[in-house]
Amino acid sequence: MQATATVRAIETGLRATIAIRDIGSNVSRLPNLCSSCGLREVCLPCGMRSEEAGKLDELIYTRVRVKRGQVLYRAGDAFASLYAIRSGFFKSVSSVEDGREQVTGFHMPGELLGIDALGTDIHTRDTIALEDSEVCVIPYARLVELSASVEGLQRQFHRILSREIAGEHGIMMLLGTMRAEERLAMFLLNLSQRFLARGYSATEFVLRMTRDEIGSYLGLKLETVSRMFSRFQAEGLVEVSNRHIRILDATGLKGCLGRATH
Amino acid sequence: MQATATVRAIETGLRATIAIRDIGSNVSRLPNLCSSCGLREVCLPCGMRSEEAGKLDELIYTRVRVKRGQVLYRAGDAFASLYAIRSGFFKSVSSVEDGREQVTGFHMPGELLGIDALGTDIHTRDTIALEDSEVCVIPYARLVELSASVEGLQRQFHRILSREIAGEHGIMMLLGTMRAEERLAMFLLNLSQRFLARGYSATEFVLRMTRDEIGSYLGLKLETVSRMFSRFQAEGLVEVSNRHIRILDATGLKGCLGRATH
DNA sequence: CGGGGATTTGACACATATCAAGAGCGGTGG
DNA sequence: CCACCGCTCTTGATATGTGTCAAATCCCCG
Repeated sequence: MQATATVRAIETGLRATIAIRDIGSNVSRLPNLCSSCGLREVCLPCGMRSEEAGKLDELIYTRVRVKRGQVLYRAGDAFASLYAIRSGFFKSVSSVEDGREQVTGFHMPGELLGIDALGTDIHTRDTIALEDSEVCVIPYARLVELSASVEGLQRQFHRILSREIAGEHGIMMLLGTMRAEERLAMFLLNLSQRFLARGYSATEFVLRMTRDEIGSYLGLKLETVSRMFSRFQAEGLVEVSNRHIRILDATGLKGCLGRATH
Repeated sequence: MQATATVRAIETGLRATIAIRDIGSNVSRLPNLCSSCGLREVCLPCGMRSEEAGKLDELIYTRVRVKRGQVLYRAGDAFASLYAIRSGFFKSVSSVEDGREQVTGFHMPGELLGIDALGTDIHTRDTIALEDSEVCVIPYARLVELSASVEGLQRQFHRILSREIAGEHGIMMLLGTMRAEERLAMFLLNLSQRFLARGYSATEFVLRMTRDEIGSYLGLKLETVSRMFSRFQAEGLVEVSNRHIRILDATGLKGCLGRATH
């Protein structure tokens, strides 16, 4: 099982980390410090000078492993910390009283989880690991404290909140005005771009979620998602093999956007 | 013209304000100070002790009048300030490259405009007055400064950002999973509740936007919006007379939500 | 009083949902 | 290693909600 192997690797990494700390090696090379984290450029320290980023190291006390299918937090849980995704993949699920639910986000390394709770002190959605994952726990109170002294932190935090708003915005646009074909094209292009920003391939990746989850996110039924994948494949835009996606013609995909009825 | 009359009243009020300041009267009674603003409870000072709220008075230098149809800021404009709505009504419009646009928000007094730009320094949507309005200009740099010293301000600001996120969330839910009837019911109930929070009637109000704008916001065509209004009226849930809305049966409206196919 | 945009309503088209059946794949246990 | 089981995915046939097109009416505003 591939996922298990991943966890083992992380566990090994962690043990190594602890060992290094114990023997007093150069702290700046520890992988669980913000200042040396590979995700620096997409996560909280982004845009900060390295001395400032170093101060963030005080922020992260704990890392938590979350196995596939496990809930990181649930709607209604008390809010105390934000979580920065260190590795893995998550989905957020909102629901309304009548029981209907919708996937409202997919989250990848470097992204911040828990932002929805800032206002209310109560989480508003369930957030669940789609594969074995690891998150850095960021105590919110501490983040607020540090914001006062670390130049650029508050700014970057606002940037992240705003990015969140902008992102949801794009989805509103998508849900409000786009046809099924366009929605799926946007979805793929968005994933592609986010993978690219994290140093992964932009043209070839594995979807961590089911067709049903994609459909829920895009406001479509899973059958429609499946049909659209088939159509894209028939048109030579992508190669789909189960959850393995290869983008063959990104330009063509972009061309789907804003195209009148097929 | 009613709108013009409103502006006149505001102009008069402003002149009065300036006069009072000039003669050194009790500053705390000036209507353009946060500490004495009638919207205190829904705007930035919400939840702050009055001494703290008083410090916000340093924040607002300027108020700007925006006439109906005028643009407060445009997508692409440089970002420098947030705007707190003092009176009036606004819509935000996002657009994608191909020219399609969607109304992504309606905004009423006490709400903050410009949040979308925090991350990028560039506004991402057009924000336009739906009636003659007035906004308090909040220089962002100053807000950041003050956040460091005024206890509770940063927290409240996060609360507002989060509320924004939560709101967009609800709309995603709406766009992603609801039928036309439910969308319009939610829309009306949401407006109703926001009016209530501001001291207006929850059951009787005037829509500031066209059917087309409502449709754009809800991901529906204007004809569909119109039909749903007619249906609600036929069912005795609301009384619709042009843009004048009277909610006759709020419980019935709520009952629309989560109801299976009509 | 006239004109133009907003709204309503009807007839029809179409995209997507729904229902249903079968195939593919991954994991499990013999 | 193979057979089986369950879940995910694909594909087809049909139903339906909403969009599209069109025309008439209404209302505000000049």
